[in-house]
Amino acid sequence: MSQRKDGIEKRRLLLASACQVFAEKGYRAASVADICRRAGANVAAVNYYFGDKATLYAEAWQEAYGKYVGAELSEAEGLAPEEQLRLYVHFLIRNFTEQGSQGEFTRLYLMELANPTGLISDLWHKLIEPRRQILLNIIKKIMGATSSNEEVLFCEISIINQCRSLLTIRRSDLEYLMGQPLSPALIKRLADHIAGFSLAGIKAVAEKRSR
Amino acid sequence: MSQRKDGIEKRRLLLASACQVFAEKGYRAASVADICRRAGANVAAVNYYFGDKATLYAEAWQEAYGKYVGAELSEAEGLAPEEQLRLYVHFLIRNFTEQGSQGEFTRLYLMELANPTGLISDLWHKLIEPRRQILLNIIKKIMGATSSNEEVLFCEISIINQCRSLLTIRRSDLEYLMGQPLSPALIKRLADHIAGFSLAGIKAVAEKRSR
DNA sequence: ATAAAAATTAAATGCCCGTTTAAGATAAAA
DNA sequence: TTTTATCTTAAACGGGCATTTAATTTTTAT
Repeated sequence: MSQRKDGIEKRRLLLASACQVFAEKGYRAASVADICRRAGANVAAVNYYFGDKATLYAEAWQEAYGKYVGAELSEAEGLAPEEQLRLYVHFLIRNFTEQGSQGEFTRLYLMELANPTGLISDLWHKLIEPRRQILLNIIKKIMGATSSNEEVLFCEISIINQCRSLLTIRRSDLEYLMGQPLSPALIKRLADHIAGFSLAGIKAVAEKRSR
Repeated sequence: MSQRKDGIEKRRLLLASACQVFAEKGYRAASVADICRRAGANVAAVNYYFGDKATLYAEAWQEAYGKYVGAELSEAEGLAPEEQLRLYVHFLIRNFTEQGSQGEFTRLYLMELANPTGLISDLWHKLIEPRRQILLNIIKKIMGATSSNEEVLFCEISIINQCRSLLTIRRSDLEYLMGQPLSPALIKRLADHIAGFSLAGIKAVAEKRSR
């Protein structure tokens, strides 16, 4: 007998719930019971439909990636690389600032960076590497043709890590550091800052070599 | 009757072991059993000497801070702020790159940032805030007198987060990103990069305002 | 309607962990 | 040496968790 109609729906609910919970708490802190509760299912549902928590995690990644519109980035192809960098940073930060399922993939990604599980190393290449190449290419274009590989990688690390932190840090800690509540306007100013700060950083690295 | 001589020694061993394990794994991932094993003690030893894991964690922070020589930073007072920034970044990175107990405090600090426990919020002010002020002052000096508060804070966040990541990321992931094994020389080049990248970032923020 | 597969459920299982307990061993003070 | 407090130890406890089980209910196909 084939899969039942209500079964397909429950599986879908579980996957959506898993995306939410994993994106909010990360793999370890997310509990199977919590995921099931949000999906209105019994604790055994995850194991019935997915086998185990690890497999559900991997499927949640793929699901979140499906909903994730990375196209937005390649749209910017005609622009100057400096402007592309600005858009990239804003895109990263806006993604995990947003509430709905839109930012889930970015949150999953950054959660995995903060507390690696090693469960999605195969997906990593497939999903992350293309996105990574976009940033690397932008950096290369800004730096010029003679940029060394290491210089580009160092700049990538600098940029990614400035953005990463905004997720992994507790909201209250960031508000403490900033001395004010986090408004959307403040987030936007911070994104602008990171873009400008990084652009100058890249150019300085390039100039330092040419001297 | 007063504390026994062997008891004092065992307590000392436990504290040293706790510093190691907490610095390596963070609060959650560190297990009491592991800490006791390294100290050559029974599992009950932590509770006997410290009451519970949370208290041990707080004491480990203070212990690690005691061994931490922050004086190195204030030595640099006569230097140009650009050079002070370079030293600050190198100091941060070298600290948690180093093997022994030297880097433990920095590792504890960054682990807490990555996965906050909220257990040391009182120590936070006492221990972190002075060190934070050093960096803020360096940034202010580089930016000039008319720097806005927000600009300085944004730059602080940019710099701290570039350094933070080197701890929270898995060694193998960083090696994957870099495409080569992490040698001390590479770490040093990366520290140089972050210092130069950030210096340019700060100056760009200052100049953008003055325009 | 009936049979078979699919899905749901509560309860149980087993693991890891921090913590407690209670008895025994050890060192210090008398 | 004897006493007393300090320390050590193995075992047990209890909570949280992922996972399994086995019985029951619900849907689907014949």
